[in-house]
Formats: sequence, C-alpha cells, structure tokens
Amino acid sequence: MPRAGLDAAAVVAAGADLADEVGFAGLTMSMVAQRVGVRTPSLYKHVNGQEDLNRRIAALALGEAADAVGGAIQGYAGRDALAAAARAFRAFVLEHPGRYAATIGVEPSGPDDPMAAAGARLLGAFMAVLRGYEIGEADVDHALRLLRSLFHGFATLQSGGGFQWSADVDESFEWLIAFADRGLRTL
Amino acid sequence: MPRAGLDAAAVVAAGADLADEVGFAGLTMSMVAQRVGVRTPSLYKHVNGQEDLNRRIAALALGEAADAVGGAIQGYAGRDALAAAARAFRAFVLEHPGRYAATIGVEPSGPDDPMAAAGARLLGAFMAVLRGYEIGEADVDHALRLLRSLFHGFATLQSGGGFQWSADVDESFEWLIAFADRGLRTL
DNA sequence: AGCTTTTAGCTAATGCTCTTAGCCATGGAG
DNA sequence: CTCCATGGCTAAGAGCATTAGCTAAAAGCT
Repeated sequence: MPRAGLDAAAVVAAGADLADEVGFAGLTMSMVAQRVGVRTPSLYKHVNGQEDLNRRIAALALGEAADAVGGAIQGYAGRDALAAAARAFRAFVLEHPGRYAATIGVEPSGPDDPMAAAGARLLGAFMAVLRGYEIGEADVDHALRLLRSLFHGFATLQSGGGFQWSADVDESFEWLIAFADRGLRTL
Repeated sequence: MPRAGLDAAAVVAAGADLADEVGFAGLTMSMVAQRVGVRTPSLYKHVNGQEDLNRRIAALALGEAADAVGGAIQGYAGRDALAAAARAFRAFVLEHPGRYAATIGVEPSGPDDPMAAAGARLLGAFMAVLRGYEIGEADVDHALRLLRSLFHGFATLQSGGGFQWSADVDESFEWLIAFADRGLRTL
C-alpha cells in the first residue's frame, strides 16, 4: 500500500472544498476520505475528529476572507474602501458558502487558536475601512459591529436563498453600501 | 401500551424546544422521541422524517417571530416602531436560537407551504415599520432587505458568540437602531 | 549501506444515527 | 357490539464517527 503523502493542510483543504460543494451541514468524514483517496479512519492521523476539522476549516475560511477583504481595500479610502471591502466579502461568501458556514457559531478555543488570529485579521480589515471616516473613539466599536452585522447578514441571507422576490439583489447590495456610507459620514 | 395522544404539533413543539436547548445542529430524532415519551420510529406517524420536522420547526419559528414583532410595533410608528421591532426580533432570536437556526437556508417547497405564509407575515411586520418613514417606491424593497440583513446579522452573530470583545452588546444594538433610523429618515 | 524507530496507512469492531417494514392493540365509527 | 383506521411497538438495515490494534513505508542514526 503506497502512501498518499497526506498532511493536515491537504485534509482541511479537501474538507473546505467539499463543504462548498455539498454544503457545510452535509459534509462527512467519509466524503473527505474518499476525496483525498484514503479510508476514513486514516484521517484521524491528521485531524482530531470532525470537531477539529470544522475548526480548521473555519480558520482557513477566516484567513482567506481576511486576505480577500484586506487585498481589496489596498489603495482605497472612505467610500471606495467600504465598497471594495463589502463586495470582496460578499463575493467570498457566495463563492465559498460551505467554508463560511463553518465559521458560524464556532468560538476560538484559546488565545493561540489559529482561528482567533484569522478572525482578528478580518476584523482588522474592516477596522481599516472605518479609519477612512471621522468616527469618535466611543463609536468605533459600534460601527465595526454594524458593518459585520450588515455584511454577514446580507451575505448569509442571500447565500441561503433568503431573498426570494422581485428586486435585483446586486442592486440592493449597492444600495446598502451607499446607505452605510452615508450613515458613517454623518456621525 | 397506553397511547401517548401525540400529534404533529406536539412533536414539532418538542423538537423546537429541544433545538433551543441543545442547538439546532445537535437535534436528533431520538431526543425528540424521548422528550415526548415514545420510541423513535413512532415519530414517523406524525412527521415525514427529519427534513420535514426541520421545515415545520422553521414554520413555527417564523410564525412566532412574526407574532412577536407584529405585536411589538402595535401603536408605534417611525423610530419607535423600528426600535420595538428590532428589540422584539433580537429577543426572539436570543431566547430561541435553535428555532431560529432552523429557518436559515430552508426555502419554502411550494406556494402552500406554511413556511411561506409565516415568512410573509414576518416580512409584513418589517414592511409596516417602513411605512412610518417617507420612502420612495423604488427604495422600499432595498430598505426591507437592509433591515433584514442588519437584524438577522446582528442577532445571529450575537447568538453564535460572534461578539467577543470589549464593548457592551446591548449598547451596540441601540446604537445600530439609531443608525438605521437616521439613515431611513434621510432617503 | 544497514538498523532502528516513528508513523501513515489499513482492517475490524462499537455504538450512534435515521429510516422502513411489519405487527398488534387501542379507540372511535357505524 | 363489531369493525377498521391508526398510533404505538419491535426488528432490521444502511450509514455515520470513532477507537484499537496491526503492518509496512519512510525517516533518522550509526
């Protein structure tokens, strides 16, 4: 039996891809094993069970999202930065719904959890957007939570098929960016 | 063996309660059966499997949320109505995280799906809030999506433990209501 | 190179899950 | 009082995550 040359990163990557394909809730260890060409129990040599795999997928997703958003806002400020960040974030969630779903409801286990670092990076990118507005010290935390809620909410609702009716979703999203920009400029 | 006198509503109610207690992802048929005092296969006399149970829990949750929000805005308009709706919605999600989680990513199967009706009622309540603002025909759909995204996002993030650090969450929520109100008044 | 040790794969087995099939007693309809 | 639909049951099958224990491949050391 030739070795497959696996490592934890390869298992996590396969799990993340599968989550995007079949939905995070439908992800199973058997599927991951089949995808990487190995029997199911062999996965436990690289990953400590499903819970651990989920956390690692979440960390990967947060890191990728942070890269996407952080890269998108390079060289922009104010409204342009806000729009770039929002579009990059939504695009990431829509392209990787399974990965992103893995990040929901998972709290970092400790201070050295890679998930915490990745989450902090993503938060930092949104914080950078806010620096382009004149926001008082007391409001910055609230504004950050506003942006998170808004974009998280919109992206997950759309990703879950929550917007059924009539109006164009892209148009709504641009409208929403304009709304947030106006509000942030008049604090 | 005396009969338990079950019906579909009782099974769904038990499932919804359990979802709130152990989390929607952790809900199992065995647990529901044990809760209502019956062996697992007996549930299938009232409900067509887990998928069907999930849909029914979602319909129940949407109906309850619609009642809560609809009741809260009675007699209010404008900013008061917005605040009442927002607080009622968030309170519902925080008190019933499992129920609410059941509604995410589930699309109504057909036009006579009870879930569609319940969802429409909830949407109607938010629509009523918007009627207290002077919003052009072209903007009302976008504004509705804004409110949904904002409140859905905030409530699910808080419910999932997404707001870790420092600032007071209640304060952020009130800040967010004020932000939305200001934005809606200056369209 | 040759030997030793670690390790990445495997099979086998346990206990959980949902679900279907088929039986029987309850309880209401005529 | 009888009949029949139905809500409960047990038994069984398929799939899941996980653990234990084995073996061969690779890596490290002399």
